[in-house]
Amino acid sequence: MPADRGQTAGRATISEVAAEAGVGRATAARTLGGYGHVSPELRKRVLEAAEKLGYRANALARSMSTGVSHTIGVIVADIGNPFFAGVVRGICDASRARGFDTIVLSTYEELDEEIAAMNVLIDKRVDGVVVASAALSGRDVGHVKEALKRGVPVVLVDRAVPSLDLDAVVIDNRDAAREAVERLIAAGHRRIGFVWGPPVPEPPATRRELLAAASRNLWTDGERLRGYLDALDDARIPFDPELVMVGRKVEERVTEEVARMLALPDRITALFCTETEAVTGALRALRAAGLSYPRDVALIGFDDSAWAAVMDPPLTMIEQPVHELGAKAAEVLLDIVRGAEPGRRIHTLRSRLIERSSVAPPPA
Amino acid sequence: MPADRGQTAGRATISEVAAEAGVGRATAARTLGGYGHVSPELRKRVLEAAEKLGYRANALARSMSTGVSHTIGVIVADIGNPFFAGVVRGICDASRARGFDTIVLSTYEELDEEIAAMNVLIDKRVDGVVVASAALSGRDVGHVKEALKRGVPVVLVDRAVPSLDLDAVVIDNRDAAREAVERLIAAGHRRIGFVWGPPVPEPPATRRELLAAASRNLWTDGERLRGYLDALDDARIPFDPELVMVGRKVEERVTEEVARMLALPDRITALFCTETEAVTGALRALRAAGLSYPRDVALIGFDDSAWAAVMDPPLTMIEQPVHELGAKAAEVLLDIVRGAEPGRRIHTLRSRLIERSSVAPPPA
DNA sequence: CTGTTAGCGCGTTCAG
DNA sequence: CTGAACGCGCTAACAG
Repeated sequence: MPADRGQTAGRATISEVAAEAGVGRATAARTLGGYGHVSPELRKRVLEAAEKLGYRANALARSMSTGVSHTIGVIVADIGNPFFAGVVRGICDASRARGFDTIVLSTYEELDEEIAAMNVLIDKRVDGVVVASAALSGRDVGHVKEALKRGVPVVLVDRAVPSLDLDAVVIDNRDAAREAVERLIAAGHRRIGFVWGPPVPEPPATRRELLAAASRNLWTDGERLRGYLDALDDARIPFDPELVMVGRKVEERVTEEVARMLALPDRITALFCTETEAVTGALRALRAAGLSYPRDVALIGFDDSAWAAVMDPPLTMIEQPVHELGAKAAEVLLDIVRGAEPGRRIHTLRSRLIERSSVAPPPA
Repeated sequence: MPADRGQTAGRATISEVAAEAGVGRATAARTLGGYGHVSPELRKRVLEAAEKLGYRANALARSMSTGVSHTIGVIVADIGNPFFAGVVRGICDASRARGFDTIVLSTYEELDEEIAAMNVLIDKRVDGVVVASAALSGRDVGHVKEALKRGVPVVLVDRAVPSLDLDAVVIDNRDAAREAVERLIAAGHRRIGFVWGPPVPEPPATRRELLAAASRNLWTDGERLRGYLDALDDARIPFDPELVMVGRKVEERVTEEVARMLALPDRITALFCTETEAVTGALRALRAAGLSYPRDVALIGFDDSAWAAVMDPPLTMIEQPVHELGAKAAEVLLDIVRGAEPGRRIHTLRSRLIERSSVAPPPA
């Protein structure tokens, strides 16, 4: 009794095809695998047999002998986040164009999850991984080094990791932030709120403390904060710790913090929001306070979307090349997979400040 | 000379661990694989050896012998689309909770891509797949039947496929649409535009033609259109083919069509938008026409988001349980993977009409 | 050009 | 309780 293990139905193997065609396994394998040479005659017979049996190669078995899986892994914070969804789409498109499939894992900014995700990918023998890592310090990158040690190339996307000498595809967050804040300053603002800062419980008293807190968190956030400070410095505007948000990065928290900044004796007249949720949260706070933009407060945010353009007035936003970010990362990775030397350099893509109508001079 | 095939670095096999521990492969396999019984003594030695060598099981090899990959496949139109991104996140979360990983493929609504995607998943020997299929007619579902025949369970998400007797996790699109349009009618509207219809070149002259066109397209779109017609019928409002959009489903096209409806002698006073892009496109058209909502035209759209809530005025929207849609689909699928009988039934999740301020009576 | 044979790394009988 | 041996499906040397 032929062991009907699992569902053998329709599961033809290469040997069965060979038998059906009356040739050796290798001949069948060669024509079906598309390598080596086979006489047209036998080739035809094999193809017909395969067709008849509904043969489909077992990618697992193939990977076992070749050592390559034609699959790359992707680790991001949250596939449900529009920014990452766009990046992942870029990665998928670019890798599929090169014949690679993608397996995506979300970490929710949890380092433990990131480590677990990396292990899953290593175990599944992916040919490489692109990761938007939450790691920053030298001791947080063990899992990345582990992958590298095991011969799995890694490319960073969205976030560079200073302690890791790897290829990274990012935008110049610091510069983008500086440009946005400069735009606010040029409009006459001096009390500019920075929304979506480091998630520390206590507001840092000094600039040094703030920077220290930032350097313990997401790379992008730190860079954007530096850009904010750069612009302030250039304009000789004193840094005020009360104007930066701290706490959990959720919309509700943003709303609270912006409300606080709005209630200050010397209240903010402009807002720089470094995330989509920071923008919507800020908008909620404005409405609750009965204020409107750009009349009462000017506004610039990160991550443009169709919504930002249809707001009334439309929002001035920083647009990131999301798709390209992912596509480029995949390309760099796949070049390495195909034998290229890792470039170990930072690929910086251009972001763009899209000026619309949410910036005006401060109220008199 | 030990064949340094690829990067053998750090790639310890179970045999090497066994050798290091001085036991047979099987013993090492048993302790490392977590099955069978092993004496505490040997167990300890094996574990130490594994630790020392940095052993990690090869999931591919394991899948080869067990026949299961602990991976499910996901096929959606576009992972970059916020709706699908949310659904996929639900799928990933739920399946990871059960120890399954996910490989996601986008089809961009191209049936060929969907077929190719299914083949990739079959070849990779996933344990099951959840698909938001663009298929509708009986002859479009060959690839799904193929998967089934090969023993790969399939669950539908977001879109049911009438000709397929499978488990499906959806919302009641028809009812949701009807409720929204009823709301508009209750406010006094009779000229209600339907935005995001079937992508036919010519506007269907009759209701029958329209329905026929719809039945050749996305299931969700057809259902929403039926809900729209239901509401019209109940209120004895005659159907006017000029009030439904046709053409490519892109924001620019929406803007054109809405502009057209706005320019009609007996122009629309309300808009029902069945997609996010339909909403933003409609908003653009309104602005261009110098009209505002809800004063000049009332508006209800599908797929709520944080943006819709911060618009001024905030938008009345239909909220879909995106995460739950995905999570439920994954759960149903994994139950089947674990041996449960396919229920072959439609699981309908509740959507919700979130009333905000984009609906008002028509202008006098 | 073709068929035979030996792995890839792991799970799993089957003796010992 | 342990270890040797076989098989999963395929690729890749190696002969013929």
